[in-house]
Formats: sequence, C-alpha cells, structure tokens
Amino acid sequence: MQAEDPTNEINFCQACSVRNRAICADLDDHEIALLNKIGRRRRLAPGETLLWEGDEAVFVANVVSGVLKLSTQKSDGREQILGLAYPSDFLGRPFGEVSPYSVEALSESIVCVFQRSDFERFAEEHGRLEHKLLERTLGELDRTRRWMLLLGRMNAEEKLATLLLEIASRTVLATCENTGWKVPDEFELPMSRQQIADILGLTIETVSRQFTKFREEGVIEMRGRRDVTIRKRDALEMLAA
Amino acid sequence: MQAEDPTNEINFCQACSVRNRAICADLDDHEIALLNKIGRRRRLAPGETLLWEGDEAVFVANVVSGVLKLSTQKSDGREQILGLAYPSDFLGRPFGEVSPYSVEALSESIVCVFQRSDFERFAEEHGRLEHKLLERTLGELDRTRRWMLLLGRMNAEEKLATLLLEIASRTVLATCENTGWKVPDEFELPMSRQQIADILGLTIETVSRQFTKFREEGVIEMRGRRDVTIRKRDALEMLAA
DNA sequence: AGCGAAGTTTGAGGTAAATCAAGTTGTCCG
DNA sequence: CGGACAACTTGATTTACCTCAAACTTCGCT
Repeated sequence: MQAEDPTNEINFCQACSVRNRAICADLDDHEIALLNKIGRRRRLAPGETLLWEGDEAVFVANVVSGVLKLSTQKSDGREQILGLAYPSDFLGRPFGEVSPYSVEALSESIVCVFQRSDFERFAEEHGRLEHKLLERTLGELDRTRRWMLLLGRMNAEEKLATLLLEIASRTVLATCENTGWKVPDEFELPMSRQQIADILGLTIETVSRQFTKFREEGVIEMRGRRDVTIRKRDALEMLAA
Repeated sequence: MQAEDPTNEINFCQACSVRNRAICADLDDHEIALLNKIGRRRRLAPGETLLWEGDEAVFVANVVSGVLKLSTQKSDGREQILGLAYPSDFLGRPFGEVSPYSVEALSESIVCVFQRSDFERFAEEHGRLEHKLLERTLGELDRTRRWMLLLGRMNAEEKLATLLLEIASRTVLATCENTGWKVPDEFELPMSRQQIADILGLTIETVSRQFTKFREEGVIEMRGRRDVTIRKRDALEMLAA
C-alpha cells in the first residue's frame, strides 16, 4: 500500500488527506499529476525548522498534518509568534526573495514542499491554483488582523480565553475531516507555556497564572500539562467577546 | 482638461497618479479601458467611512490619494486600528461576503471604487490583475505580521518611534512619484493622538507623554500638533530596532 | 522505580502604562 | 478678534503585568 507511506514520492497527492481543502483543491487530475512531480513530502520532528527568518525563501509548502508556528524575533531576542499553521494551510513567501519569518514544527508534522521557483512557474501557468492561493492569503490576512485586536487591546484573561477557543476550533477542523462538525471541548495544546506567552505577547508566568485561575474557576480542566477540557464554554466565549 | 477633474468618469485611468504602482499596473490599454468602465472615482472627506465592519462587502477600491485607516472594534467599544492605506494600496475584501473591518478616510482622499461583483468577474478573466492582487496581498500580510511584533513585544517608546519612521517612509513614497527617492524628515501626521493610540495599542495619555519625551530629548521637533520633523533619525531607528 | 533536567507554578516586589482628574493649547467660526 | 469647544498635555494615583527567585511537576531515561 504505497498510499500509506507519507514520504512516498509516487502520486502521493491522490491519497492526500488535505487534497480537498488545500490550494490544490480545484486542480484536475492532469494538473495534480504535474504538481505531484515538482513537490515532495517531508516529515518534521517537533522543534525542527523549515524556514529561517531572513534567509532566502527557497521553499513553499502545504501542511499535510501537524501544527507549525510562524515567528519573528526582535534584535534583543524577544520572540513574537505570528501565527499557527494547521493541515491544509499554506506556508512560505511566493514572489518574495527572503522569508519574512521562521517556520518551526510544534508537533510531529508532514508538509508537502515545493521549490519556490518551481511553484511560481506552475502558478503562473495555472490560474486556478493562483486563485486558490489568493483566496487563502486573503483569509490569512483577515485572521492575522483579527489577532491584532487581541495583541493591542485585550488583557491577559481575554487573550488566553480567545486562544483556547481558537485552538479548539482549529483542532477539530484539522482532525475530523468534515464528518461530525461539532467543535470538541477536549484537545491537546500543541505548544509549551512559553510558546503560548509568545503568541499572546505575555510572559510565561502570567500565562501560568491565568491557567491556574481558569482551573480554579472551573472554566477548564486539565490532565497533565497539555490536555485541556473546556468545562464552561460560555464563560470563555464571554471573555473572548 | 478632463484629466484634471478627479471625479471625471471618462478614461480617468489614463491620467491616474497611481497607475504604475497599483494593481492595475500590468494591464494593457484595452484592459484598462474595460476596467475604467466598471470603476468610478469617489472623493472622501476626513472622517467619512467607505466600508463598515460586519456589513456586506459591496465595494473594493484603490487608493488614489489621501490616507485611510482600517479598524475593528471590540464589543465594549475599544478600537484597534489594523493598518493604514496609502495611495496605490488596495482596499476591501474580494471573494468574501462581509467586510472584516471598517475603512475610514483620515485625510481628504480619492479612491477608485468597484462593485465587488464587477471586480471579481474582471479578475477572473484577467489573470494579470489577479496576480498583482496576490502580490499586493502577500506584501500586506508581511507588513501586518511585522506589526504584530510591535503590538506584542514593544514598549510605548519603541512603538511610537517605529510608527514615526513608518509614516515618514510611507509619506514620501506616496508623495514624490519615484523622483528623488530620499525619505524626508518632515511630514504631517494624518491622524489624531487618539488614533495613534489606537494604532499602537496604547492610551492617548501615554502617546502624548512619549511625544513630549521625544521633543524634550531633541529627537523630534513639532510645529503645531501634526507637523513633525525628525531631528535625530539614528536615535529613532535605534529604538525601533 | 528513581533520578535529573526541563518545564511549570507560585510568591514577593517593582514598574510601565492605565486610569482619573485638572489644566492648557490650538482651531474653528461668528 | 474673541469666545467656545475639542484636542491635547500634565499630574497624581492605581493596577495589571513583568521581573526575579524559589519550589514544585512532569516526563524521559537508565
């Protein structure tokens, strides 16, 4: 069963779990076959970096499974996480010389990688792909702008409430492949406390204290450090509003 | 001279000051003529709103002159400005049902407006336009993500320094049409103190105190409330780094 | 099972920015 | 020109979050 080998080079698109949601969704079988030729799959271990901020932008990629973070650093080392990438999300900077941020796997991940130059050539010749990429980029811009409201105008409590709800909803979309569309109240955090702090623009201590507060209030329940169960969704939604 | 009338409906593209920089740049004369037919110019007074957050996204537009703000509000009224739009920038949300943010003119502005449906149809048939829009959207996404570092990880001093440099550089690009490429040290702020606070995720008082501090340190000089002269660019750049 | 390191939580104290409250300045307009 | 209003500045106080420091979990490893 070749299709079960995630690093299989032969026609892996056919069995791709994000085939219907990623930017390749609208391509026909012939186009998919062509795209298949220029791409390859790559497995990333947690902590492994796919792209480095400031480096030449050599790759673009689709996320097949796992969660990755996009991040940038100030000269003094302070880090800000710019976003998370889930299955079917697009990574990299087409039509640009350098990568404006780093991309690092948070969990074990599989990505479908293209040389940027190959991808750009293909996109030029296949308007449907470029259109899909445009739609996705516009959506990502909206999402990113919404996050600015969080960074600029929310307090620690509101920030964490918003993040927990966001992760819950993104996790389900990534997991259940559109069967059974309920957002689950139980999920695993794909990142450490420090990384949560870097997403929310807070310190690790403040994040930790908020988790404790939510636990004490019975808003969430935790088994271990990363397994979260939302107990009072209303309360979280109220705070995030 | 019809071309000098900014609201002229007949072939205004020909004389458009942003013709070479906006997304229409790559279109040939025939395509421009077609685009000209579906667009119209509109003049906006300071404070006038072009798009309302949450409303049906009926328009898209190019900025011809002036400065506009993109903003969103929390339920309790707190506002966050998501970005500024300068001449040649694209506004609106193609391929989306609702406008994810409000767009309001800060200064007297002229925009080139299209019905979203007309624009989408045109874009579908003219890949070059869609390609330009993709490039612009990718650039805007980079810019927006860079702003997240400011919101999440900078203090008030760094934030204001960064904003002043950003406005200075954006102003020149908007003004001198690529002749004499020096960034000027003198410019006019296109927004109030409160709006600056809403851009930086601060309060008006904190912004005011930072201005005073920069003035006392001789980093900037001000004539009136909105005319800024940068006296120590190095100092500002050091802070913004 | 038990050790060790990394990750996390908790506590005490400090500080940047928010809030509350007057003042002051600039600007519009008769 | 002067008066009124909005925009801005300044000051005093509070507070949410940060910093520093120490303990406690969790988890991988032998």
